[in-house]
Amino acid sequence: MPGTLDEADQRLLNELIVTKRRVRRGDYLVRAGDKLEMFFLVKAGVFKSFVVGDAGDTQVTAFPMQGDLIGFDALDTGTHHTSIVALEDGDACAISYSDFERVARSSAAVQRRFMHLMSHELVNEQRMMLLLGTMRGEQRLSRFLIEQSARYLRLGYSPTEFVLRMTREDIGSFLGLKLETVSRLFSRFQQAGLIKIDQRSLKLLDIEALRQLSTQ
Amino acid sequence: MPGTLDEADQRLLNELIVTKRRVRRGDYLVRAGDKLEMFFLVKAGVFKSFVVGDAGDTQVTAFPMQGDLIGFDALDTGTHHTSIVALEDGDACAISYSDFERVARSSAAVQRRFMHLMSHELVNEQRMMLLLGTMRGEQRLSRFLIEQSARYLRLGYSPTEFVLRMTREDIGSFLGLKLETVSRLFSRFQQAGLIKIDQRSLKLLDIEALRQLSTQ
DNA sequence: CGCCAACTTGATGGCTGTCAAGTCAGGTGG
DNA sequence: CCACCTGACTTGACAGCCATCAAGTTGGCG
Repeated sequence: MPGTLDEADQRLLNELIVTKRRVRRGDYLVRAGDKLEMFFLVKAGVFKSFVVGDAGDTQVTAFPMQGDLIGFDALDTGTHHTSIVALEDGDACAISYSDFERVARSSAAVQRRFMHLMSHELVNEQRMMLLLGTMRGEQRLSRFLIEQSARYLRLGYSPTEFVLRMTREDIGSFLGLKLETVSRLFSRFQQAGLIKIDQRSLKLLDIEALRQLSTQ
Repeated sequence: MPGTLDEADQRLLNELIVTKRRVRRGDYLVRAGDKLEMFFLVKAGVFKSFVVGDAGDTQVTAFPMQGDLIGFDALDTGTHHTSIVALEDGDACAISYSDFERVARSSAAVQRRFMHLMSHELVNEQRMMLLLGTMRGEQRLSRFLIEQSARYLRLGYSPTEFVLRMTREDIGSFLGLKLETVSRLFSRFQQAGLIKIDQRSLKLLDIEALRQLSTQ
C-alpha cells in the first residue's frame, strides 16, 4: 500500500541508504511524534503502521512489507504522524532524511520518483476511504484478502496460500471492523468454501468469488 | 483538506499559472480517467472531489476551497483518479503539468513545497481513515463541523456562521453516512442547542461542546 | 507443564441503513 | 407574476449489520 519500489528505483536510492536495520517482532521503526530523521525501505518482514486519535482509538493505515517505502507523512511537519511496528522479525533500510534532501536537490529522477510514490499512496488511501465509507464487512474483508494475494504475487510468492502476519484485531482496525466481526467473516467465508483458514494460515480457494464479493 | 497554500507559496507558483478559469455550479474541473494536464489552485468557490468504486458507489474525499491545490493523485499514473466538480460558481487557476515539471526541476523550493503539500494531504487522509474506521455518526459530524469552522476562520470568514455549500448527501458520503442520518444528526445537534441550522445556513452555538463530542 | 494472548462462537442490543411519506425552497415556463 | 415541478430536506417506522459482552477453546512461549 505505501509507495512500492521496483528494482530500478532501488538502485536509484542505493546511494541514500545509510544503515540496514534488523528488527524483531514488536520493535518500532517509528513512533508518532518522532522527528523525521529517516525514511525506511522495508527489506523483509511485515509491519503495521497506525495512527492514534484524540480519543485514543487507533486506526491501522497500512501493512508495509518488502519494497515499501514509509515515512512520507512526516514530510509535512517534520514529525511522524504514524507509528510503525514490526509484526515479525525483519529488515529495513534507513534512509537519512538530510541525505534524501541533498540528493533530491540534484537529482530530478529521485524527486520525481518520490512524488510518484507519494501520489500512489494518496490514491491508495482514497481507495481505503471508499472501502471504509461505503462497503460492508463482507466486501471489506474480501477486498483485503484479494489485495494481500496480489501483494504476495508481486513479490513472487504464492497468491493463494500465505500466512497472515497480523492479528484479527489488526485486520479489524485496518478495515474498520471489530475483531469478532473479522473472525465471524472468516468462518463464514470458510463455510462457503471460499477460503481455508487455520489460525493465520490462509488458502484462497475461490478468488473469483472473493473478487465478486468485493465488488458487490 | 487538500494541500493548502499560503501567500508566499502562491507567489512561488505565480509563474506556473497559465489560465484562470471561471466555473459554474456543476462544472467539472477534472473527471476520473482524464489525463493529467493541469493541477488546479482554487481561487473562489467550494468544490467536491470524489472517487467511484468498482461497484459504482462513490466516496467524497474532500471539499476543496480557496487556497487548495488539487490533482496530486494523478502524478502516480498520469491519470486522475478523482473527479472534481464545483458546488457553486467559482474560480480556479490551472497549472500546466509540464510547466510544473520544468520549474520543479530547477527550483528546489517548488519541489519541496509540492512534496510538503502532498505529505499534508496524506496526513489528512489518514485522519479521515481514522474517522471512517473508528468513529460513530455523532463524532463524525461534529468533527466535520469543527473542521469547516477552522477552514473558514483561516480564510478570514466567521468560524461560527457560514453556509454549507454541499448537500446532506455529499456530507454523508464524505463521512460514510447516509443523508438521512446526517439530517437526523443535524436535528439532534440543534435540539441540544449546539447549532442552529436552517437548510444550509449554519450557526455554531457551542463549539466547545462540539469539540468534546468529536473526541469522545 | 502452565500461563496468556489470540481466536471462536453465542446472545443481545444499538446505531445506522432502508423504505416511505410528506414538507420546503428555488427555478422554470406559461 | 404565479403555478408548477423538481431536487433537497425532514421525520417516522422498521430491519439488519455490526458492536458489545461473555464464555470457552486453542496454540505458543517461557
